[in-house]
Amino acid sequence: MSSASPADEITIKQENVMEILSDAGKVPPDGAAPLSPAPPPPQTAAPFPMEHGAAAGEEEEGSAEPVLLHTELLARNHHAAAASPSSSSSSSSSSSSSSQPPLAFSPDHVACVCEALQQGGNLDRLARFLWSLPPSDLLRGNESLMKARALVAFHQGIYAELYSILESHNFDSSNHPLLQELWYKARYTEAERARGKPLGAVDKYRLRRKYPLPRTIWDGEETVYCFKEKSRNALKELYKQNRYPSPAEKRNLAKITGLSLTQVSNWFKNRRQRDRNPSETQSKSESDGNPSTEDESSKGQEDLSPHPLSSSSDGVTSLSLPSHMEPVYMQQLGNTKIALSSSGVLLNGNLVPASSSPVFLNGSSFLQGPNGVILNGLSVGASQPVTLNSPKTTTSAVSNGVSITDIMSSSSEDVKDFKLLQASVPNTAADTFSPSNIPVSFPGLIPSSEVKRESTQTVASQDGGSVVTFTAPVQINQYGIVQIPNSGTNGQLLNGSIGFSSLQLPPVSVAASQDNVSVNSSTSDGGTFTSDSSTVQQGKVFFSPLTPSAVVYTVPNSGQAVGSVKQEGLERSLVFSQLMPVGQNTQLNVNMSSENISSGGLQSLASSLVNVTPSHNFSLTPPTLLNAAELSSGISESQSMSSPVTSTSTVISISNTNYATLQNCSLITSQDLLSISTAQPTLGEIVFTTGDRVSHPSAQVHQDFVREHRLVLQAVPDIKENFLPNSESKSTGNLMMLDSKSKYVMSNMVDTVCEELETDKKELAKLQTVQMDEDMQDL
DNA sequence: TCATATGATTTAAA
DNA sequence: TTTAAATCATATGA
Repeated sequence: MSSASPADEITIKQENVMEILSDAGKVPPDGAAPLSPAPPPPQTAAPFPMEHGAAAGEEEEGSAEPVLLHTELLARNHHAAAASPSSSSSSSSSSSSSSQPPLAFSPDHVACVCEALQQGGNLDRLARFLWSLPPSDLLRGNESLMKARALVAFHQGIYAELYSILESHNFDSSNHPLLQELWYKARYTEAERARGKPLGAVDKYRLRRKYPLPRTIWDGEETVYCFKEKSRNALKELYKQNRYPSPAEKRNLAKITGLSLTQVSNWFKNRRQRDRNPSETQSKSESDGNPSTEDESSKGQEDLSPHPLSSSSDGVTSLSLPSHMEPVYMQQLGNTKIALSSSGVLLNGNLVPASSSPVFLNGSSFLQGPNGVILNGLSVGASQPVTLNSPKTTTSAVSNGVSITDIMSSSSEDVKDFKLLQASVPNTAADTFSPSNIPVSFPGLIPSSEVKRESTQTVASQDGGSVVTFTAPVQINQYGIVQIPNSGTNGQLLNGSIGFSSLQLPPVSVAASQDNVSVNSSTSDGGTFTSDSSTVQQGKVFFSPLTPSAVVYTVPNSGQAVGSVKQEGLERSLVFSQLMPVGQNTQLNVNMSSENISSGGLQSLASSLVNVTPSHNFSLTPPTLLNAAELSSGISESQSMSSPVTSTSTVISISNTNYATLQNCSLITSQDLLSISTAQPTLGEIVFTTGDRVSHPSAQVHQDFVREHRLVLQAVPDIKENFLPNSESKSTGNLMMLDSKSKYVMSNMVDTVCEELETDKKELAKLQTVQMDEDMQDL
C-alpha cells in the first residue's frame, strides 16, 4: 500500500527537513528513518501517528507515475541558511554529501512528516515543512498534505485559503470531523473579529446555517442536535422495540449509528425520561413527524418499569400504568393465567418487555413479547395496533379449542395494523376482551413503518369450515429483520396445533450448548425432540446456536415432535421451526432477546406458532421465579402430548412448575404443539448436511445452514428502505387449512417472500458478506 | 430574544 | 452498573 519505489521520491533539502523535524521534537525516536534517502519501507512510517490509509491511497497515484522530484529549497526556503553541519551529521550515510544533495522522499514520507508535525501540534514547523515542499504532482492531492495545509492556514488565520483548501479537495470521511471543526471555527473567528466580541450559541448557530459545510468535508447527512438523523432514526427504531436495550444492544446500536455507547445510553435515558414526563418537555416533534406511530409505540411500551399488578375478581387483570398509557388488560379464562409484571413479561429469567402495547389476554393464551404479540397462536408484529373483536367474527376460525385469530392488516401510511378480527376461545365461555377501540402498538422486530409487505392467508377448517384469514406482513427493518408472521410452506395445523408440513429442510439437530437443552430434529419420518439431560438440568429449554446466526429449524413432518426455541447470548437471532408439545400447564420457553431480534431473527423466516389451550397456565413472572433451578426439575423428556405427535416423536414436556418464556414467539398453538416452520428450500438456499441430522441428539446445526439462514435474514436490510411489493394476490392464494383435527395447511407465504427476496440476490450477497464479517468479529 | 428541543451531567437509589 | 430524576448547556426555530 505504501510501497514507495525509489522512483517515487520527492527530493527536498535534507538539512532543511531535518531541521524542521528535529526542532519540532515530535519525531519519534526512530523518526530519522523516514528521512533516510533510501525509501524506507512503509513500516517505517508506522511510528507516526497518522492516518495511514488516506495518505497511502494518494500515494498509489504517485507510484504509478514515478517521478523524481527535486526541490528548489535553496531558492525558496528561507531556512536554507539554517542548514548546519550538525544536521547533516545525523543524516544517513548515503544522503549526505558535500553538495547538499536533496533528500529523497516519497509522498508517503511527506505525509508521515505532515502527520507527525500535526500530531505534535507544532504548526509552525509544519508550515515551514510545507513551505519547503516542491510543487510536486506527487504531492498534489495528498490528503495528509492538504489537511496539513488546511491546519496551517487556520493556524495562520488565512481563512480564505483554508476555505479554498477545504472546498477544493474531497477529504476522506475520517478527516471530516477535524476539518469541519476548522471550517466552523474559522467562521466563528472571522465573525468574532468582525464583531469584536465573542459569539453566542445562537450566533454560532446562525453562522453554521449561513456557511454550511462543503460536501468535501461533509457526507451530506443532516445532523440535528449533534446526532445524525440516521442515527436518531436507528435509536428510535430500537426504542420502539425495546426501551431498555441491553448493553449488547446498545453496543450494537452504537456501532450502527456511529455514536458512542454513552451517547446511546444517554439518548435512551433522556428519551425515557421525556416520555415519562410528557407534561414537562414532552416533545411533539419528538414523534419525528410521525406522532401516530411513535407516540403509540411509546405509549404502549411506556411502562416497562415495575408496576403493581392488580387482579380483579372478574378475571380481568389490569396493570397500573401511567395515565397516558394504554392499560393492560388480562382476562383469565379457564385455567389460563398470565401473571404479568408491569415491567414486562419475565420468564425464565428473561425479560419480555411489555412492549409498547397493552397486553390483552382473553381466554386464550395471549402473550406479548417485545417483538410482537402472541395471541391465540398468532403473532402480531411490532408496533402494530391490535384490535380484538368479538369471537363471532366470520373470518375467524376455531378448531379444537384452538382460538384462531384473524389478522387483518390495514395499511396505513406507515403502519400496518394487525387487527385481530377475532379471537375466539373455544372451551371457554368467557367473553373475549375486545379492545377494539384501543389501538395497541406492539413493538416488534420491525417498526410499523417498516412493513414492507403483507400477505393474506386463509385458513380453512375442514370440520367446521372455519376460515381464518390473516395477513402475514413481511416486515423488514433497517436491521435486516424480515418478519413473516404465520408464514410457512405447506404448513399444517394439527389438533389445534399449527404445524407445517414436512419441511423442505432436512432435519436439524440443535446442539445444546452451555446448559441448554439440545433439540434434535427428527428424521423425515418423524420428528423427535430430545433434550440433553445435562442441559435439562439447567432448567431451561432453549436452543443455542453455535454461531450468531439465525437458524431455522423445521420438523419434517407436521405433527411430529418438535423443539422449542431459544437463543440467548448471541448477537444474532435464531430461527427455529419445530413442534414443541407442551402439556397442560406447561410453559414454553421461547425466548429471543431483543438483541437477536434487531439483528434479524427468527421471526423473519418462520412463523412461530404457539397455541395454548385454555388450560395452560402461563405464568409470566419476574425472572426470579423462573430461574433455571426451578425449571430443571420439571423438564422431562419424550413426553408426547397431543395426538399430532406420533409415538416416535420425542417431545419435551415441562411440568407445571416450569415456566416458559414466550418471547418473540409468534404463535402458540392450543394443543401444546409449537410449530415453527421457517425453512424453505428457496430461502437462502439452505443446505443441510446429513451429518447434522437427528441421529446425534446433540448434533449441531451445520454452519452452512446457519449461514444460509443468516443470509436470508440479513438480506432484508436492503429492502428495508422500501416496502416490499405488495403481493397480496399471491399470498391470498395461500391457504391454511384447518381440518377437524385443527389441521392447518399453511401455504407458501415464505415462497412469495423468497421470490421477492430473490430479486435482491445481489444485495443479499453483499449483506451476507458484510454480515458474516460482523459475525466473525462478534465471535 | 425567547421558547422549545435535545444531549449531557450530576445525584441518589437499587 | 444501571436507572430515574433533576438539571444544565447547547441547538434549533420562530
